[in-house]
Amino acid sequence: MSMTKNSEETKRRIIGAAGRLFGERGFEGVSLREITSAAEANVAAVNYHFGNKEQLIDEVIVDHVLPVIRERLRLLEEAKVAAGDGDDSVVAIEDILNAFMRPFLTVMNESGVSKALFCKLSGRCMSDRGGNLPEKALSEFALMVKMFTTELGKTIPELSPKVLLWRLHFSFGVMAHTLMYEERFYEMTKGGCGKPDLETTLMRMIDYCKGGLLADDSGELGGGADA
Amino acid sequence: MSMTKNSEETKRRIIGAAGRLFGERGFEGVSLREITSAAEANVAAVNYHFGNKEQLIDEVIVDHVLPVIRERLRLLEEAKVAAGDGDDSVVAIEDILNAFMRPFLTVMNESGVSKALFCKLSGRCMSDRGGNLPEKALSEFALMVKMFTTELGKTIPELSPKVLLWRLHFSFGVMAHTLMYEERFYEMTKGGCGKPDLETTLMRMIDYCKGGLLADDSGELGGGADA
DNA sequence: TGCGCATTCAATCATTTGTTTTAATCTTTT
DNA sequence: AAAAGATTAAAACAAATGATTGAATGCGCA
Repeated sequence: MSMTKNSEETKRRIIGAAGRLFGERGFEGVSLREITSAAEANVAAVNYHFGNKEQLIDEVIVDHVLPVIRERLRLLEEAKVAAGDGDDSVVAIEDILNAFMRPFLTVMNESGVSKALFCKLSGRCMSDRGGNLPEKALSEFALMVKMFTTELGKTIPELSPKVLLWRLHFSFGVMAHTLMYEERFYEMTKGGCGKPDLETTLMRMIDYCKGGLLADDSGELGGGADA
Repeated sequence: MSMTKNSEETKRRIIGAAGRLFGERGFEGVSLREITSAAEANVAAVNYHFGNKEQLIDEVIVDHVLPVIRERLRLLEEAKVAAGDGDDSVVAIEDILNAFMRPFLTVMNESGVSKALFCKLSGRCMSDRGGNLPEKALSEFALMVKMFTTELGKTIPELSPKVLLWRLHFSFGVMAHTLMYEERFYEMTKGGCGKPDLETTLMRMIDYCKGGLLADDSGELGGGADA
């Protein structure tokens, strides 16, 4: 239980290799032997350090998702401060979206996992596990959603909470899908989308999502069916 | 080779069961035995009718994706006709988006696969296979993209082709992500998003994507970095 | 009816999977 | 340095996987 220095390092080597491979081929598509082989560790190390594969997956997810969530909250707080500390101060929608989306870029660069793979891993986390995050990350995720909806609600007060929630959901989809199929999109359009540049992509996503969030709500006008 | 009536039926039974299970747990997560068991067929039937698992996956994907693509093109053509047959006639952006997104609903109801599962399957097709469609569906998919970008280009001429491509990509993300995590979203928001109703969801997606497609392009104004 | 073919079935194959065990090695502590 | 504990390593485990075989069954057609 006391964890030697070396122990912690192989643990991180395994998490690293696992993240890389999971991102490439999904959780079910990668065997423990591939992971430990890539991590230059023994097969039994997974069982020793994590218990079993499922728990390894959990740790990999948490390890990659938590920093993103926290960076999001940090940037949002930063934007709130910059917008003024009054209770009626409003953060610009671009800044909210930036806080929401940029962490995928910045945190990526810090982590050992390459940019593209990090994105794929996040996508995998959604698809392979039906969007279920490990308990450990779930509470922080829920908090983050609440913070962003609250802030967006202040910025776009004319939007009903329900629609706001949906549009945040949509924005999440824009980001997830875009990052996940970055290269695929480039190939499929035969380069017609331009050289993939994350900063430019981020700007385009923010433009788009801003338009989407601010769009007219045809449901609210035509006499909504639901109370 | 001549295919008795019964043969074709078990083939379809297998495709059906496979689609259901793949949608639930992914391509790698479902064994042939589970599939054939659910389809009330023999394990060897997969090899006999499809060759191997990979080819079964391909057929399942094609079987589920092609109808959607074709329905999209049909609706787009319908909208073009309704908008007038002149060369300078323009289809409303809502109609283009409707043609793009509605097929996921209508075709779903026809297919044996339930709504939710159909969505998941489409998502799986993207994630488990990195967005790679079988060759058979790829050409039709490319054609569809071209048709929609062309039509969108006429509707929003002020948008550069590159940005247009990106925003269509984003819209795809909105749809894919939304359909994929339909129930998950409902649970996670503790019902705060309202009872899931596909028609309402479709309307909300169209509203959002319309806003996104029509949004200001901050890149084009501030002196774009790329030619 | 009976022949020929397409289709199903049960049984088996070699691999691969996640996991466990037991011994060896390294680290820390006394 | 020696004992104790933590970490690695090699080997083996049962179970499950995709694939294949050869016999049985069903079907259409002469």
